[in-house]
This record gives sequence, C-alpha cells and structure tokens, in this order.
Amino acid sequence: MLDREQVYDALLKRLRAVSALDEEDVAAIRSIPVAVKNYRANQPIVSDGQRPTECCLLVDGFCFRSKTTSGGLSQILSIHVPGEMPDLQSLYLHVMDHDLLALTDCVLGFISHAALRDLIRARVGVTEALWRDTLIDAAMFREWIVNIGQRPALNRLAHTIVEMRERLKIIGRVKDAQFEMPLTQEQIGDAMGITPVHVSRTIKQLRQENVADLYRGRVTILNEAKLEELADFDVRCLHNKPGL
DNA sequence: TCATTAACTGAGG
DNA sequence: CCTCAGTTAATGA
Repeated sequence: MLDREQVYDALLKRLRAVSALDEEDVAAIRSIPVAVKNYRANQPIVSDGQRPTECCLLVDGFCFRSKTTSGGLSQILSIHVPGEMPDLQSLYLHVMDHDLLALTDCVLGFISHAALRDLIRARVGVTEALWRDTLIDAAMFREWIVNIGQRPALNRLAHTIVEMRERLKIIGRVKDAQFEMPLTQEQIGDAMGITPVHVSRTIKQLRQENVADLYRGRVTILNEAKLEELADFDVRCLHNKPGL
C-alpha cells in the first residue's frame, strides 16, 4: 500500500516541477489505479516491436532507452530517473520503436492506457502537464544529439555528467557533490558513441585534471566550474520551473 | 566481470 | 607533427 503512495508522490513531484496542477488534478492522479512491480538490473521492461497496454512510471532506481542496429550495435538514447514516465509515448504510438530496460534494480508503477486516457479526458491540467513533459523529453533528445554529434569525448562525458547531476538535483539525489550514475564504462560508451577503452581514458583525464571522478557508478565533482565549462550544458532544456 | 593501460594505427588539421 | 579515437591484447581489482 505504501508503494502505491510512492508512485503518486513520484509522479506529482515530477509534474509539479514543470507544471502547475490544481487540487482536482492532484486528486484525479491519486485515484488512478497503479500496479507496482520490481525489476532486476538489465531486465527488459518493454521491447522494440511490442504493443504495450500500459505506461510505467519509474519510482526508484534507473532505467534507460536503447536501440540496436541490425549489426548488433546498441545506442543508449536516454537515461531515466525516478518520477519519469519513459514509455509515455506508447499511449499514442502503439508499437514500440526501441527498448526500455532496467539499468539498476528498480521499482515501477504501471498505469493502464485506458486509465490514462480517462484521466487526460477528465483533467485538462493533467493533459497539459503530460504534453509539457513529452516536449521536455524531446528537448533533452536534442541536447543528446548535439552532444554526441559535435563534441569531443572529454566534453561529451562532462556534458552527460552535468545532465545527470541537474536531473538528480531536482529530485534531491545529489549530496555533497556526489550522485549515482550507475553505468558501466561499456554502457557509457554505448550512450556516447565511443569505445569502452576510450571511456576509460576519458575518465582518467577528468580524474587527473581534478575535474570529476567516476568510480563504480558514483560521480564525485571535484571542480564544478571547470566541469560546467567542459559540459556546455544548457539547463534550459530541462524547462524546470525556477526556484525548484 | 569490469576497469586500466600500453602499443599501434589511421584520419584529419 | 600533433590530437583524437579505434583496435588489440595483456593485466589488475
């Protein structure tokens, strides 16, 4: 029972970070049925080609979206943190065009498409919040493309670190310039389009220049100003409400 | 299994 | 000639 409340809290926190919701919107969200499930690290949540009948909300842990080429190479498209709905698009794009996997062990709340459609029809405030959330998702993809397409490896990694920090900061998961970024170097390579060997070299460079350290899925920022300069991260792409 | 490092290679400026 | 990044292979935690 407590788990269900966590689902609503995570969703409301996320939506309120970007949109205003009135009391009736909140009540409507809290009355929606959810099924809480636990996933193990690396377990697929939704796969390419499937036709999901529900959307999931990440409550705890990390998951990621990826796409695999016919040659078997995989590209990580995005990393998701608690409060996000990584497969919200399946509500209107019925066939999955990529995979969603658990990055760490995680807790997910599943909401049926039918219930979401009812909610959207009943509450314009919720509709607008989800629409906004989807547009923010697209804005982050634009940042991701620019990062991978145009920056050298050092800046690429710095950018990804700052992006994760900014998003984790919103949900209160950055403490003492440290936060979780639980990717292996191979996964970082798949996310940034470089080989794992070069990921290792790049982390070594950040470490040696006292900019940041990345060890066993945990980032420690050593020189915030220098990291941000390398990252060239536009916080506006998060479209977060000021002061939150 | 994951991370580190060296040595070599080629592209491109 | 220099920087960046891929490949290969050996080694360490």
